[in-house]
Amino acid sequence: MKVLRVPEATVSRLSIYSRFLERLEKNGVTTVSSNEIAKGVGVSPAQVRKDLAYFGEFGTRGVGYSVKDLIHYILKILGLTHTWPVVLVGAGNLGTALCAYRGFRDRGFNIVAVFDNDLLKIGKRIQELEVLPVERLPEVVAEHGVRIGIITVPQSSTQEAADLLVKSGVDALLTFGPAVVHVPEHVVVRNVDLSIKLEILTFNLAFREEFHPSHFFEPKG
Amino acid sequence: MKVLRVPEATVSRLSIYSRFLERLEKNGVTTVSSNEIAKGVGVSPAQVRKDLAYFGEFGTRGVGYSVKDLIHYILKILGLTHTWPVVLVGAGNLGTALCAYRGFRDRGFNIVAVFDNDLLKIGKRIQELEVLPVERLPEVVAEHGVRIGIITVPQSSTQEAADLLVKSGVDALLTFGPAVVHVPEHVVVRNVDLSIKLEILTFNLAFREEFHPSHFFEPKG
DNA sequence: TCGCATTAGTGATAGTTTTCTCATAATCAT
DNA sequence: ATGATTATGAGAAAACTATCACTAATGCGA
Repeated sequence: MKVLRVPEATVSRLSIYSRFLERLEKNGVTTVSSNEIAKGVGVSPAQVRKDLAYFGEFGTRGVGYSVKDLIHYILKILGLTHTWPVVLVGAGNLGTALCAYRGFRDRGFNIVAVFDNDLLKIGKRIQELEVLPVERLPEVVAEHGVRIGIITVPQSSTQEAADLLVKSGVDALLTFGPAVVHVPEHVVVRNVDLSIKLEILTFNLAFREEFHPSHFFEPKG
Repeated sequence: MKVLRVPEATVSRLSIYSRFLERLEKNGVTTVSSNEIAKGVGVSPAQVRKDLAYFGEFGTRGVGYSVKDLIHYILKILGLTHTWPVVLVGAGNLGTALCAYRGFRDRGFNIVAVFDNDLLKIGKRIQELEVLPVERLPEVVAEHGVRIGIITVPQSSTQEAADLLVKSGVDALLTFGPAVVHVPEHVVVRNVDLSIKLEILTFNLAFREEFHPSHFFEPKG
């Protein structure tokens, strides 16, 4: 049997589907069609079916999907059938904001500790957590079996934080900002870069107006 | 002449290239090859050249690119030759963190005002800004010629905030969280969903271990 | 000045992701 | 039961994106 690579876009959409479905379930909806999911989250119905088809057959022809079951299947696919302990490195503004972010807890992510190497921040309280010195990272990671680390330190320290997390046994990292981090093969890294997102906006604004395609793409010769 | 659509991934990479190049420039580097850029940001050299080729010819064969010139060209493409006034709606944890985020200012984004509809937050100071009631949004947008809005309100209020921003004349929105917003054709919207990013990590962790493909893809019948 | 090493630019190719189309299966009304 | 209707699942096609491989400049050293 051929093992299909699952596109990352599919994984992202599954996350979106599951949250849409949870809203439906809360409203008492028990059955849903790919068409309704598609409408609800802004993709095509075929896309919804294809995304699910990577993992099995979850629907009933002529009927649709059981909301409850589909939520369960997707959460299982995403590895969200249990909660995940998470550590956060970097107790600055962003780190503090993320600690307070309800969305994480709602999805089963449990921030168990926050670390920093700045003496001014160590000992400070964020939510119910005391900011710990990074030296204690290995110990906490081992104690809680933490596999996921969120890095919200300045760009220049990102690699250092990543190294420390990996050495402590963490094998999945979420980084912020433009830094490129190098990690061993077995470690998964994803990045959020807010400036990129804003620059996609300005590109679209600028492109539409200043560089009308018929000028901009004029071949040289 | 055929008008090429520029992949969004290309725009994202241009943003990354430009920041890498700015680091080089700071270190006194004057010339760079596609190979060196590729190494520096973790893509292929051909990718770098292709990305640039969407917009023109910026290099010299046998030599490479002038760091200074290439920075200038990319910033122009991204619409970053002038600063952009930005408004932020939602003075919660995330909004507060974004106000303090240096990365925005470094790239020419200037948060000119923060709004909220929560009386407990209105009047509060964030950085040098006083949180204003959303009623004043149209006025501020008009005054500063704001075209970009960042929405950091709870999911249930996202559409409302978007509507208000659009009605005030903003035509580019950055939203956070899972909400799907509906806007007129001419408005650009991009979204940052941090839960998705974490769930891509858990998918990878779970997938590798719990669902080995040879089990997971077993056909139903 | 000539030839060699280097590197951008580009058309062709390969690979990936999305969309399309239709056969299949289930429900419902008669 | 049976036919009409609905909606999934899946293979094919289309669209899109990335890589490859080659050509064309350019600089440098002999």
